[in-house]
Amino acid sequence: MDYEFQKIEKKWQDKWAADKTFKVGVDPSRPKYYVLDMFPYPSGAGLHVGHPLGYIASDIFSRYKRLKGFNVLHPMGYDAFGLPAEQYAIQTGQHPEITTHKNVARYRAQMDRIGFSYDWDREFRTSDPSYFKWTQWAFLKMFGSWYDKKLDKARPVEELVKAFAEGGSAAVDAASSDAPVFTAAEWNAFSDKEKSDILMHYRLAYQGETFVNWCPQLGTVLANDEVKEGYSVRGGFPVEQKKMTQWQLRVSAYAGRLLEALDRLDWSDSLKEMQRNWIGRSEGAEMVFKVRNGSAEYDMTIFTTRADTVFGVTFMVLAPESEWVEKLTAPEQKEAVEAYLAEVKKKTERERIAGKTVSGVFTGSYGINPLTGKEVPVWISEYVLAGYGTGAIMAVPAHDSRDYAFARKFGLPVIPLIEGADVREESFDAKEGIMMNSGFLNGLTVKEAIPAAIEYIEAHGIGRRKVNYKIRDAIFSRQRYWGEPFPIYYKDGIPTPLPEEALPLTLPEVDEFRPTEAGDPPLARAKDWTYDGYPLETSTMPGFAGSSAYYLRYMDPRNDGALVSPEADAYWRNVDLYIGGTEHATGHLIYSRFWNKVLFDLGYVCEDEPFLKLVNQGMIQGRSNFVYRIVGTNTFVSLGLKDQYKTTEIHVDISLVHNDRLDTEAFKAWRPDFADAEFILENGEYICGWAIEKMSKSMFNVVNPDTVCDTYGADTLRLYEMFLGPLEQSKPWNTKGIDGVNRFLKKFWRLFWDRDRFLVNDEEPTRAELKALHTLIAKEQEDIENFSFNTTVSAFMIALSELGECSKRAILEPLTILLSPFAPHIAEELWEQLGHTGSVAFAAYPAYNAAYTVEETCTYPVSFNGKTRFMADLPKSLSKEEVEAAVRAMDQTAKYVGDGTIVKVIVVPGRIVNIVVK
RNA sequence: GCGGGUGUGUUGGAAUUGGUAGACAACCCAGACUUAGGAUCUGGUGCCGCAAGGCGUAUGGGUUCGAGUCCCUUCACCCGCACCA
Repeated sequence: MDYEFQKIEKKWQDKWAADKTFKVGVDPSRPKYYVLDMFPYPSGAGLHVGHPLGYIASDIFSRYKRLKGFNVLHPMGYDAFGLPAEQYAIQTGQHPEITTHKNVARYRAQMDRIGFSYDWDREFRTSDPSYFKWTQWAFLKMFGSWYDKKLDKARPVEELVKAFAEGGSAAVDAASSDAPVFTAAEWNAFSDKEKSDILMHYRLAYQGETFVNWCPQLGTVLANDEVKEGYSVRGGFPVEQKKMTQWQLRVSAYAGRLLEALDRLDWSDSLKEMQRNWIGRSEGAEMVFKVRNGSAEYDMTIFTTRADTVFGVTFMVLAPESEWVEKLTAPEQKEAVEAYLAEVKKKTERERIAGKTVSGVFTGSYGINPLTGKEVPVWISEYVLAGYGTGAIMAVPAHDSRDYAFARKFGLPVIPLIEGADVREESFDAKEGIMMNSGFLNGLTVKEAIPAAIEYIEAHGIGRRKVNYKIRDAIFSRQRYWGEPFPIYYKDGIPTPLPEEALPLTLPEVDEFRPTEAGDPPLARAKDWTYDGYPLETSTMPGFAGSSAYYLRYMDPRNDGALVSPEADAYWRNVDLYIGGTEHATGHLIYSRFWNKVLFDLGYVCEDEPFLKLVNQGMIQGRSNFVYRIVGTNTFVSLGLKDQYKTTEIHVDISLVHNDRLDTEAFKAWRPDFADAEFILENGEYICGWAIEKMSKSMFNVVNPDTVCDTYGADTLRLYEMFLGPLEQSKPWNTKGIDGVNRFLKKFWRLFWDRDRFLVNDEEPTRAELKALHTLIAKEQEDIENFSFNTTVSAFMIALSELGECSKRAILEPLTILLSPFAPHIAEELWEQLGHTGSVAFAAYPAYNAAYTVEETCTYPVSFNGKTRFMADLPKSLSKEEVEAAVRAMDQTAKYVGDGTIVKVIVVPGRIVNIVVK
């Protein structure tokens, strides 16, 4: 019998599906293990070979854990709401639901061919009403909660209302955004609308006015992580800053907990570091400066991490968007300020980032240094950001490079505060040195001066210690159609939550998917978009809403009465292993952690962190090919000759190219405009250029896993993707090495079959064969636990070559089990042929027996006259005396005879003995 | 600018974590079996050298009996953040 992978793979995939082999349930008699992939957004392009990389790794791990006796939850689904389907809908009029449906079917078919051990009964889409019911439910929970800083957790808004009624705003210490101050009596006298407005400053999901990333082309606002360098991540359209009222999530309330819990997670350092930077904790002080505009005087608070430098303040700066600008603009400067603000507003975000030019304008007002009493001018400049700190700073040009650049440009004084710091050419930003010109701080080091200054400020009522975070609240509304509708309606202008019974609130039909002429979101086109006679919210939730708690839903996906039942939650708890790309570091992975913590605080889930271990698989890049067209002609010149002409580089489909040689006839047939192409060849061939690039349709370098499954089979694809290199590394796809793993599988098959003869016998294995087997068992366990799948595949190949043509059942049976996580189809087939009826997926993992692998002898490095030589085959664990004796014996026969005196014998822990002979 | 990471044959990548560098593959070469082979099997394959031997893990130094591995210098590349006071 030959290894007919197509037949075998089809057979077992059908069987797994029919038998629901990988269906799991709560089973307290067995330990659980939860392995999750970042579920895909089903795009129109289908899967390429890069997508399954992480899925294969997680599948191997799941199957390995199953063999180890764990009850493994391994689900899959689709992140189905999102922009591309909607953009497509706007262009074609096709409902995004239909597009999504089609794409999902394609994804599923592609995944099914690779033989994943998902429990498909748990599959869902985030666009299913039965799923997004719980997204909306979670939103209502956040809407109905506030963050109590005293208890450091979220609590129901009812408790907040009660506290206000009894003690006014002073009764709570809450995370809030510019909440007004009021007494209990005032609270009780407020109208419903006023109360609602005030509560908005406290709710975890709230409506608030803020600067947002507005993308005109997409017609929607975007979250910070959806914007890169002033352009939208989806689509690459310019994004501008605009002040708008939007739904937001109070992620900032959780900044401290999100940061602190990172230490307990088994994530890569780089990913944790990215989250740390994003959260951006910085310790410093808030300080009050008196500011004067003519006769009007105010207290203005600023934030600084360098309280030690107050004596060097020579001016102050406001962000252009700061509310202080209006108050502090003196009449004589009004015109100049307005001109400046207009100029700033005109610039796009892109220009602000790229330009980094120093600009600013004087307000005409002055601030008073609280320590020196000196007056300093207040300026406005775009280098101060409205969203961070208080939007106003004290400037210390001597010790801050940005302040320095500003001072030099506008001729403001620079006062050095650190002994020996030369500030003639540049500022001295380092936090080191001895203080001077600084009153009571003189003589202290900077490190001592910072806390000393803060202490002084606090003691004198000028300011207080303060921790600031960069992380902003997440903008949660999108002016889009294809997302979860908000379960909110406007009762007499008051945003009111729908009752839970009204969920899910499903999307209405609309005649078109673009905004209305009035600029309202597409939902405003719906005929009767009301609840109880009142208008419903017309924006929808962003892409990350649906992915924020999907891992919880997988635990209990068909439950209609709860996001997840307490039993299922208590059993599955959280994700033990999460595999996915780094691109979600500051988006999904922050939002999910936030979302989970809210649900944890409110008592709906039992763990406060969702993902214990996280592995980032690297990207698989494509290898693109190019042809070179001579400008203005339809003549193409081969790579080696292209420098003699003026050419443009054109991507060519890699299926028309073999070993960088172009099939010119196929090229002509590829596209009508190339039909009459002519070629300038070298040595009779057209050689293409190449580059490693992102795999994408537009670069014609996409490799479809289906093609690989057709030619080599899913098992080869799985093994090969792992063999390609370390999981976490990015690497280009090339099929050069794929024959190697394919050969391995064929050889493996031939241990069982010679033509039509089944070779497996019951002979006793030799010691060498047992050694090969047990070495592999040890190696595979170690490597899989360390996610070093590439070396495991190598270990299989080594074992195979050591086993020769061994066809003994006692060896092949465990070998089949060991192989099953990597190449499950062939393993199932051979397992059946070995006479087993159950699936190999649930066989017991072979026990490792050290007796077969531990070396009786080992090699000792011995150093003679500065040269290290190795003495082979000495017994293990020698005593010092025995080693000395052995060395003396060696010394007489070896060529490098010293004077024979042993000066030092070092026995390193383990088995390395280090000997120095003089 | 700040932060994180990487650098090993022609190529993908190994190296018991300080112990015979280049495992396992790909490529290439030679051979065997074949009508044939893009099938299968065997052998070779870091560089220089006929050889003995020497040289080799981006660069230069250091620690050590011993360094791909640890420390410092320089260079190159990749990723993330980017006026966060």
